[in-house]
Amino acid sequence: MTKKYITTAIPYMNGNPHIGHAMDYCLADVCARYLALSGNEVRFQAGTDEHGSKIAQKADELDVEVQTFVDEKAETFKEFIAKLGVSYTDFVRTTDEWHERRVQEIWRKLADHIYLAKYEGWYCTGCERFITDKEYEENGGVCPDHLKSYEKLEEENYYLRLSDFKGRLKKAIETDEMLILPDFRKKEILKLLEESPDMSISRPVTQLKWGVPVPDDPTQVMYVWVDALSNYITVLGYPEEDISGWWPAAAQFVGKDILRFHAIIWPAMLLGLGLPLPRVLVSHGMVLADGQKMSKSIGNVVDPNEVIDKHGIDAFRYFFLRHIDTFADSDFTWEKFENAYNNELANDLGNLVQRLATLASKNGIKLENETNVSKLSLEYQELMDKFEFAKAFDLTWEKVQGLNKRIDEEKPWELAKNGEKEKLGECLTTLIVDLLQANTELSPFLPEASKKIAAIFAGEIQPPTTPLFPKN
RNA sequence: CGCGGGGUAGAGCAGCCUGGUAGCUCGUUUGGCUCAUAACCAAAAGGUCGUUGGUUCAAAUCCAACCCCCGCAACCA
Repeated sequence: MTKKYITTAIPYMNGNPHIGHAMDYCLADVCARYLALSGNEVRFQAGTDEHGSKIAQKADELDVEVQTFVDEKAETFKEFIAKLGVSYTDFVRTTDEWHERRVQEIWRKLADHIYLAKYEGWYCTGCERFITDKEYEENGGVCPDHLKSYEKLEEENYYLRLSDFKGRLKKAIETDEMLILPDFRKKEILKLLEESPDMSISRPVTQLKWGVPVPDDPTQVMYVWVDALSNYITVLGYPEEDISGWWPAAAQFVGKDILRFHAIIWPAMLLGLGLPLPRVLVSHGMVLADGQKMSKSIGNVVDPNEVIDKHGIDAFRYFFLRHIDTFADSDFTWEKFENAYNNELANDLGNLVQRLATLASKNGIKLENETNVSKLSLEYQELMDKFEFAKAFDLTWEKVQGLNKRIDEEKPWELAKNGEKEKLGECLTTLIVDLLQANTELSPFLPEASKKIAAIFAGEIQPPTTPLFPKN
């Protein structure tokens, strides 16, 4: 059995679960389930990113202990992940003691590529952050949020010498040794890589307390991304455990907004540690609401919980995996969601199961016990291997629709009326086997429904008392 | 001249690399069927393929110019 490791981006705990997180989980989960289905041993990471000034600030605003705050948030996210049916095997919180300890080990191992330097720039005491020169000019030297003049400030930071890895990394990206999907993101990253300066990877403790302390320097705390990115290997036990069976990851799923960290800083860290680069970085797009970015100020945020509660988790996964473009930004609207549910899940698949089960039950059809329906078609596998999940799904769906057509053409009810028992039995058995075959391919996408379908046609066939995908 | 993607039926998209009757899904209309969740199956209507010009016997497809939208460049999942 081949070992495969799949990762999700760990959400930052300064907000609640939203539809973008769900997207990330759905994609990674389908991938993980597919790999398991095709005979691999799969480890699948999920987790929460809990350090950084924004989180500390948020806790402050609410007047609670930071640890209490993140404990609650992490719980919320865990519940959400469970609700999505994410089949993860390993979970990491960046405040886990073992994670913090391992991150410090990682820092030590990277020491050759880290140096201390002064940074001088414009700083807003209101925002508590440095701003770029460009921003300074655009705002005429005054922070638009706080109406305060920017101050010239100097601080010491540790830097990761990105230049040590640029050449190697560029080649790895160009040759697809580390494949970046989709291709247009790869181009963006290559361009960005050229321009990337060394990366500041720590903050003075006076400015940021809520983070992992830099080893042997009590005045500095690690920048949250160093800590966060490390989770992918600390959760496997690095450095004290040998992770070579699992690492490099078969695929790492990230949102397009954080691709840069995963495609530049993260591989630089890995190279510094002497570890191989992930095989694939899958960068997915944003989910829009009616063509617009979801934002609290516009008030068009779609709550994933609400969507799941409407028609169940499989319907949610179905929509996000088939009708939301994996790589480009694309649109969620309730109308599209309802249409997909009613026309496709209920009418095509749900109804197909219902009519076949009824036909079988009325005519006393049973399947042989050893009927093997575990095969995946080659085309399906090819598409899944390329992370073209929606296309693979389309392919399987054609089979589902084809079955509806075949029932109409073969008219088993007429065979029953004419007493053509043998023909009828053969006709229905073939149809059911083909349905179950397709059902296997559906299982990574629709785990719950798939299980139900398998159960319906096992042993004594009975049509389900409540439809698979009830309409309202 | 920053880099990149795109503009094809009411909507969402494929086709473009390797020119040759413009295709898919949803929606609309009509017909068929009755095993089924008013579900299923079939057929039809609907497009000057962003604009202009060029190459060619032939251009959605190749070339040029222009118009428009979007992504990245800037710690938004």
